Amino acid sequence: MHGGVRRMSAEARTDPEVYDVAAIQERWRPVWERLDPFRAGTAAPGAEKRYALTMFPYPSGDLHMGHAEVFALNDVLARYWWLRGYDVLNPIGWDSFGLPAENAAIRNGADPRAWTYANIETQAESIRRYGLAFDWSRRLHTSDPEYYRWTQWLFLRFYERGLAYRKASPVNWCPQDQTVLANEQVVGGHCERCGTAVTKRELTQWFFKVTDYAQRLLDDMEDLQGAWPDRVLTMQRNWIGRSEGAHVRFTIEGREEPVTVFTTRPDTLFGATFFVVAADAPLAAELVTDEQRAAFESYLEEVRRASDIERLAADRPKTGVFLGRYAVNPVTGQRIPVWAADYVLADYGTGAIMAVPGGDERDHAFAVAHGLPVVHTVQPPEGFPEGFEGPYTGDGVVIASAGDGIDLDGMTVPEATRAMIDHLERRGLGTRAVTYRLRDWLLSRQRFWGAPIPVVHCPGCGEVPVPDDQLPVRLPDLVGDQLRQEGGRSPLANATDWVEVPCPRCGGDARRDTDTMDTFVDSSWYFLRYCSPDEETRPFDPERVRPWMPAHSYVGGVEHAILHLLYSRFFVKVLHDMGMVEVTEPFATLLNQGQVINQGKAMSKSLGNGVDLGSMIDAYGVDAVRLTLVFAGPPEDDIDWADMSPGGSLRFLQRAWRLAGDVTSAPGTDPTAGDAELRRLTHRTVRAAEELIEARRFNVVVARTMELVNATRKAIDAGPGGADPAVREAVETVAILLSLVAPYTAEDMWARLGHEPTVARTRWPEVDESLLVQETVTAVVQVMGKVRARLEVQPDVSEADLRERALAAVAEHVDGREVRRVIVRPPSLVNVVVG
RNA sequence: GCCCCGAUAGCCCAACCGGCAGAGGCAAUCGGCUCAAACCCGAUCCAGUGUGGGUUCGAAUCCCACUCGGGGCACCA
Repeated sequence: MHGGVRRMSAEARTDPEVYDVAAIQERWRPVWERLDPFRAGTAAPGAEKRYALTMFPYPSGDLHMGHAEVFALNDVLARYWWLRGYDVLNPIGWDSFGLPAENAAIRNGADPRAWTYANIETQAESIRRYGLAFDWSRRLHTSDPEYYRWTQWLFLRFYERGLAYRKASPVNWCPQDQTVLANEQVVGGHCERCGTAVTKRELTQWFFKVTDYAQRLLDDMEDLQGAWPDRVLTMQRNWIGRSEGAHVRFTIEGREEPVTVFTTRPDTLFGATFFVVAADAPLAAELVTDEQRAAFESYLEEVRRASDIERLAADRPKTGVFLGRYAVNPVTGQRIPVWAADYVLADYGTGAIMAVPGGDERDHAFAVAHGLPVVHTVQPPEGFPEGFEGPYTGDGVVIASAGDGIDLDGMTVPEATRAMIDHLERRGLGTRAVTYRLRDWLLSRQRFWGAPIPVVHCPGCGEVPVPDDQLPVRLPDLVGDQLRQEGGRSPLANATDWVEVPCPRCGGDARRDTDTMDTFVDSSWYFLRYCSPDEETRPFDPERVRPWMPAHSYVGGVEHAILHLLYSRFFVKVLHDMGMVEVTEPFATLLNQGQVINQGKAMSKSLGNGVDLGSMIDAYGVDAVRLTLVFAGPPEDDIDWADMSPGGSLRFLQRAWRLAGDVTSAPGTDPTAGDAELRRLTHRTVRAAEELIEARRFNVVVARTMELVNATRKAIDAGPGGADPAVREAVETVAILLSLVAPYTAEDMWARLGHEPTVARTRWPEVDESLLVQETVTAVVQVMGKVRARLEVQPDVSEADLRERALAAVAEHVDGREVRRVIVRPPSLVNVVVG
């Protein structure tokens, strides 16, 4: 009923005119495995290099539709590049550390390794069957000691440079996964992995100092403009969140040291009528007076109880408590009250703000709630509306802002901002400043199945890095219940024999760090390892990395817009600074493929709308599934499988395949004497395919190939048929175009056309430019924009000629009316404007 | 609330720099093949481009507003 691959009868199997998908797949897979045609470095000497990279899979069971799409899209590019004569690196590996393996091991009383490597083998087999142009010789798994040894090595280099450090701070904790999380892994207050509401814990954890690179991460995005999807760049910019403004020092009564605040609006300093400290910052507890201490502490308790989800609700009331103390506004000299509140964040800026209720929504809401004075320092261009009491955050003329040695009145906001900063700097009251929203990357995890952090804690020497020659720090063999955590301790803490080691420095009793690294550390450098996967003395060989990096194309899901992609950019910049890579960006172009959904919704077990890749391949064959995914629409759009027709794809492949059986001329026949019209289409199609592939418009390439198939069929059924040498040229072209998407069918056609395997490493057809110009063009003649006549003209027809012929052709439509204007666009269009 | 992207035939999608709205596919209908059916082959049908305005000789394409859909950001001072 679904038009699948029919069960082959005995006759059909021997009938050369029956397109037998299963037999074709069985025929060519072993041949390709023998030929191994996609090893990097096998192109002609001196060939230009192209790195086609896909986000490597996590081995969570078998391949699914999403994998199938990414791989199919990437394969179009990789195969196209091979055919164009490039030397292509198209590697495959596995991101094989991570939580699911460990959870499964706990459930089944097993070893996470067993689960992981069994799944990898399952996926590897599926990928091989799927006919992808991977270079298998570079295969890697991040959970192999040979790989994570170098992850640890890189950690130590970061540590030496002060880019990996440990600090105590309130961190995100996922109660479900029993581990801390990076900010990037908390989405709307929920764990990015499992969706559980995240809580805060005060813990000592390892961080990478990604904030040191905030500005460079921002600046280098200029080079990615146009080559990466805008939305990814926007998300990264938002995430980094650069703010320009000033640091301003406020004297606090009864405190020696002034307290610095960050503000983007130093021009509004005259309107700063109170001062707010984050309730959970140490400063709040320090500043509170004895009379207010009880009130403060009960407020703090309340704040601590509130979850992140509650805190994130933008419209919740502005709570806070007066600390009993006063600060001094540095320009007005006025005493202003110091409050503690939870709308000020402890870990952004300095954890304290100057509050300007006249110019800031949040400060205004707080002032209203607590009866604090509001002063406006900016006059809206239209004046204040009748009875206006709210905050005004827009541009306008500065008012009420004159004082000792400074007068901003009458200036615009940008002018006043500059003048105020100059003033503050002159008086030593503040400085120009830039702040980022980006926080350091929390990289330690209280989980087992990851790369152990290669540090030993010694009572005498403190933190001691494991010497390079003792790497890798191998994971101990824990299984089943041994992997359970207790009270937030890493499972590695249970492995006493493993934990207790002599200090590498003093030889005394010491303990290993029991946390493992975030798996995003593993994936931040795997694309470099691919370039020299057999390297035994370092993570990669810079000389072998150089020709491939940056990766020309990176295909993967948008879910990594600010996780993997930001971290990898950071890693490459650090490695650049270490002199290990020349590039400063890892991925020259990025393609985010859409999701494969079903019936308008993401596929999921609970909805029961999953589509199984394996059974689709069983029913329609590899090529039809690949073709369906590529043809479905623009790569970045979602594909609703319910709208797709793999049966239609299969039918097309069969039509194409049959063409090969109808060609009767010998290989190498000169096509120049053949059907000129068909030849023109063939060459036009090749040129179009070149342009469309460069623009990543693979769906249109397929449509154009279908057009060529249809035309070739017609040519065979008419005229000299399969003996026409132009037909051979057309069918060979179809086979080559098809090899990008449907490699089995294409290979079989190629063999039927009398060629040796593999079509994938033949040459891309040379376009005969002379065939691209049309002999005649249809010119459209419009009268007042309506088509009234068509003319067959030479492509190089002159303007005057065309005009004359057009006017003659539409004379009856002009019918005595005055011709006011004639627009002539040779050779295709004339528009006559009449009065 | 703010920002970005999108809307073309019953459905998925094309349309270069503003120039004939249709390249391709699905579905539908009819016909051929067949004892019959499926498969296959051939043909036909189908929209004036989300809505309203504007610019232009001419708008799916450019501009403005709106509607709907998708995405991002949202106490970051």
